Formats: sequence, structure tokens, C-alpha cells
Amino acid sequence: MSSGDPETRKRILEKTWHLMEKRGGQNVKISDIARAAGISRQAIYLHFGSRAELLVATVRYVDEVKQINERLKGMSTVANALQVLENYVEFWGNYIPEIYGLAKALLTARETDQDAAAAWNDRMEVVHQGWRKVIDCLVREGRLAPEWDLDQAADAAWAITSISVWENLALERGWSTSEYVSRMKTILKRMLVKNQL
Amino acid sequence: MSSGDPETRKRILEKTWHLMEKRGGQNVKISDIARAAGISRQAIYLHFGSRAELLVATVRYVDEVKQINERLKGMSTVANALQVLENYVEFWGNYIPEIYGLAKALLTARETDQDAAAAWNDRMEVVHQGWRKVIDCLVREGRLAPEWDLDQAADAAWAITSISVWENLALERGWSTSEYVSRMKTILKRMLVKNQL
DNA sequence: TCCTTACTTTACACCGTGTCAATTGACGTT
DNA sequence: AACGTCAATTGACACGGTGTAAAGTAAGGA
Repeated sequence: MSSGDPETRKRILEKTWHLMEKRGGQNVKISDIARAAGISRQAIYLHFGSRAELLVATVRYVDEVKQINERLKGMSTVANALQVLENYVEFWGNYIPEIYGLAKALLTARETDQDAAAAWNDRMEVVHQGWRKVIDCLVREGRLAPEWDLDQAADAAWAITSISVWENLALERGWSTSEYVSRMKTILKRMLVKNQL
Repeated sequence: MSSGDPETRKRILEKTWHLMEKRGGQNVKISDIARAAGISRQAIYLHFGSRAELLVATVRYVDEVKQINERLKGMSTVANALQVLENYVEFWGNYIPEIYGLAKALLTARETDQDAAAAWNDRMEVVHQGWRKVIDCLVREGRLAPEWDLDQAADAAWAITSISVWENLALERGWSTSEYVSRMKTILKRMLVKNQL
């Protein structure tokens, strides 16, 4: 599964990414990717064992380029909790459109492929952990609304900021990125923060 | 597309529904449905022109049995707005698990089929309209939080109560139906209602 | 010269959807 | 009793997309 020129491998990953982005993660066949990369369809299989494997590798590649893990894990939790929350929404809301196509493809692959499912869950867990940290700030400042505990609030915030909700609002209802971000801030602050009138 | 015994047709619809429910809308082949209905695979095509058509017909059938349209449109808006909101969440939160499998299948079919997409949008529009009515009650009582206007609030409430969010919370995070309902009430009240402290 | 590496070409198997044609068996009609 | 019709059956096949297998080729290094 890993013979073949590393440069070609990289070209495949880049074209996969590009095509997924362009077509919103749908109608991207292996042969399309091969054509875009200027190689034969079979050559793809010299580098990746299956469609799902290619997808997962592309996610890792994009991740590496965009440093999403580092940015999420290294997110500052020193400021006041409200600011941390706003920063998180700001970051995530601007990030979603960049990765939507690929995420969508992975989401679809997950239905049938076990590795794709694992890769997806892995990504989602990181975002969920991010929310836990944000809400922990609120807890430490005593500003989490009394209806919530840490775990439930993290689940809820994570689900509400999920990609499918973004899809509904941005693609179906026409919310722009800045509208999404500012309204999501409103939702989450009202929902989570004590004395938010 | 509509020759064939109406009783057989009904049996197909019922088995489709049943299988979709049982398998969460995934891995349900036409041949599975045929086997369950005790007929040949080809006989399905005597009644329905395609998989998507069968799916859409099943949705209509379930709709008819469950009277979802009537229940949504006839929902009482006489009580105080907060009660209307709670009733809506209560109804919808209990309804989702009943239709999840079928909804999931329709959601998948929508990616490739135009009719399935239309059927889905149609269902979603009804739910969105429901939210508009709920929020209109809040507006009339002057209790909608000042950050919102009617349309944006309806979009947001609709997206937050979407099936994919339920999927995340109920199936991934293990929220029970009653937990989902009560926490969703909390979210929506805090998010939308003025002076909700 | 020979071997290896990376890729090509051609061909085919598999799966699920959808199509087609010939056949059967149970009914009503006249 | 012969006829037609309707609903379903059987069996075969095409298509699209994924994945496998095998033989061939062109370039570079020992």
C-alpha cells in the first residue's frame, strides 16, 4: 500500500483535497482524482489500498498543512471565559468552510468503512475536547448556567456547532460565515453563561 | 410504475418502513425489502420505479399513518409562548426516534436523487414553519430575546433541533430521549427567551 | 548488461440498481 | 370450456464504481 513515488503520493493527496473542496465532497470518483493528478486510476492503488484509506490520508495531510490539532489544543485559556468561548466559535466557524468538502466525503465514507468512521470520530473527539476546555473556563469563573454540568454542556455545544448544523444554516438557509459566527456566539453565550440576561 | 396489487404495495411500504427502522436506514437493499415482503425483487419495480421513489412513497405512507402534518400544523398556539415552545420540543423530540431510520435513508438518497431531495426539503420546511409559529408566539408576548429576529431565530431553532444533532447526542453521546427533550428545552429557552436569567 | 522502481494498459470480478422478455397461475367473461 | 387479463415469477443482462491481477514499458543505477 505504500510503494510508489512520495511526490506522486503528495500530488494525489493535493488533488483529492482540491476536488473534494470543489465538489463539496460529492461525485468525486477515484478516476477523477487520477485524471486530475495526471496518472492512471490503478496508480492510485499503488499508494492507497482503498477509497477510504485515501480519504483518511487526505484528512491527515490537510490536518498537517492547516495545523488544526495544534491550533485547537494550543488554544489560549488564559483570558476571561467569555472571550475564550468567542474565540473558539470564531476559529471553528471560519474553519468549517475550508474543510467542508473533505468532511462531507469522510462522513459519507464512514457509513460503510470502519477506518473512515474511526478517523471521523477521532476528529470529532478533538473538537469535543475543545468544548470541554472552553466550558471548564466558564466553570472556573463560576459563570456556567446552573442548568448545566460540564459534560452535558460540552456535548450540547459540540453538537450545536457540528458541521451538519453549519450545513443547514450556511447552505440551506444562506447564512454567511460572519452571520454564522456572530449568531453562534449569541446562541452559545445565552445558552451557557449565567447572568447573560 | 403503478400497476400491481394495492395490498402488495402496502406490504412493501410496511416492510420498507420496518427494515429502515430496524437498521437505522443503512444497508437496506431492494432485495432485502422484497424478501421481507415475500415477493421477488423485480416485483418491487412493478410498484415503484426506483429506490428513491419507494423511499418517498414510504415517507408519505408513514406520514399518513402518523399524521405528522396534522399534528404539526394543528399545534396549539393558544397557551403562553413558553408552554408552546416546550410542547413543540416535547413532540418533536419524541417523534425523531420513531422516524430516524427512514429519515436517514432519505437523507442519503437525497445526495443522488432529485425527488428524494424534494421530499426531504418538503418535510424540513414543515418543521421550520412549526418553529416560525412557536417563535411568533414569543414575539407576540414580547418575550423573544432582543438579539433575535423571527427568521433568524426560526432558522437557528430549526437547525439545532435537526435530526443530525439528535443523532450526535442520542447515538454518539448516549443521551436518552427524555434527556434530549429536557436539555433541548433548556437550550431553546435560554437561547430565545428574554429574562430567562 | 541486468535489475529495480514507478507507472501503464488491459482485463476482469463484485455489488447493487435498474431493464427486458418469456412464463405461470389465478381470476373473471362470454 | 376457451379466452383474456392481471400480478407476479424466473432468468438474463447492462451499467457504474470499486477493487484485483498480470503483463508490459521507460528511466536510472550497480
